Amino acid sequence: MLPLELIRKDPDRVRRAAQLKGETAPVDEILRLDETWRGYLHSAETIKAEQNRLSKEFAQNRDAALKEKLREMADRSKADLAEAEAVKRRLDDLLLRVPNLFHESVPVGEGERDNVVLREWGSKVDLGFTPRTHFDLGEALGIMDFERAARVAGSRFAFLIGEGARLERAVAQFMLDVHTREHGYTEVWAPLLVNSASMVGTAQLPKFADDAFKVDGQDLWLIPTSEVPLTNLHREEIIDVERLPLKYTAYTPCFRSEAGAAGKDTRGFIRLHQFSKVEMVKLTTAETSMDEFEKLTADAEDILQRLGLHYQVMVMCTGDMGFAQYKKYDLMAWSPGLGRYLEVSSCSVFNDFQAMRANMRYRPARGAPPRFVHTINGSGLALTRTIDAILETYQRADGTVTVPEVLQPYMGGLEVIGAR
RNA sequence: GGAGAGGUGGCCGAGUCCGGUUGAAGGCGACGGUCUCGAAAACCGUUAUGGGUCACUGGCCCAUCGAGAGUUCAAAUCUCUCCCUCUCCGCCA
Repeated sequence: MLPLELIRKDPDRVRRAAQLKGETAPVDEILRLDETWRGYLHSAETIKAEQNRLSKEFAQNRDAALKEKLREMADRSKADLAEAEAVKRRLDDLLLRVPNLFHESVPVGEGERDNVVLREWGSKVDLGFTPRTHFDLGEALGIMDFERAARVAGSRFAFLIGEGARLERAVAQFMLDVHTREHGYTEVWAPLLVNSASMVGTAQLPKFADDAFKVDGQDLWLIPTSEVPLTNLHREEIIDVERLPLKYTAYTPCFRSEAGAAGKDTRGFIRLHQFSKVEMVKLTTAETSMDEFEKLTADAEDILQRLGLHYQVMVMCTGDMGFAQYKKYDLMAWSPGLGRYLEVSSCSVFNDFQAMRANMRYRPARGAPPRFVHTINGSGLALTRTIDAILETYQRADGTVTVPEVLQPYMGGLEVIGAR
């Protein structure tokens, strides 16, 4: 969230940023509630101070008249405090609904078409035959099954079978090994169900409750991304500055309701209720966050390069970057069969927006007051779509698929999927 | 799931029965100082967070002893609900 102080001092800036993001910020109501809240709080505190003083006096000398006066003061301070708290609750809820500001380098735009290609690696492969989609390939090879998944779970689910399942495991292993051994991330095995406070911490709540699955009757949500447990790992903590930047990675399934995505990507292994992802999360100081954001993006790109997948790095424009992000890059891998780029990674920097919600701070120096950490995260990468790009890029005319060299050791030396 | 014991400041740990200058003893750690060529030891001092306010490199006020609610003039201390941790039993991957 944004500091109340900022909204008070520069409401126009907050309003303008929200508007350019295609969001709304309840700035006026916040300012009004803020004033009301302060009024009640000030009144309550003034009474309470006097009440505390007289109460000590009463402890010495139990005077009946004084007791009566104290009783009356207690009623008044309690009433004011109750008002203050009620207003504060509404205020806090509204504050959680104010979108983040954005970095000056973010292009202003309304939607997808205003995103900007920042750089590109490799080029579209020329296979020399008409490429097939990953789902055609996958079903023909017997390594993907959507029909049975629909029967077992429903639409937007999938089975990976045999070499398909093994490929998924291989890709995950490969990514984790690169991030932990070469990029300096610490591997984490995390809860896949988290409480509401954590969902608020990373800003899935309160605004985007419909996008996630909730456990019936319990304060538990299926994680839409391991960003949630990883970023919240240090919630409510004051972290030693020497430990920063903290770099975590995790391989987990992710669950999304895909509400509002009806009709989009209904075919294939692209937009599922459950998909898996290797996630990277960094907690940094304010000074280093933009730099660490670029490095994290490079870490994700490294995976694509080693897999030999052509991709573009796009800067998301204001209208397409999201509620909580300060700046966001999407990594788009080329899928020859689908004939389009697939988003295989989304890397974002949040500044202190998430850290304020999760109350996650660090002390810049001994004795100095604590400051909120800056949070960064990115997929490194989304497994499902990376597999799509691999299958479509490395497919051969006979419908089999070459296993990229870096993955072969993870596939027990297998060189071709579907070979007989 | 059953029975029991607990959750106090950066950490350890008193205080809770019998409510009242206890935001909280003591110890450890850390930081500053004295001493020293330097260091150690010893000694002295400082050492939570959030908010408000002022005559603002400091003072004053409010809140916070797992969370919430209640009793009371007054709650770390009493009551209730919830969460978490530990021990034993049961069950289970």
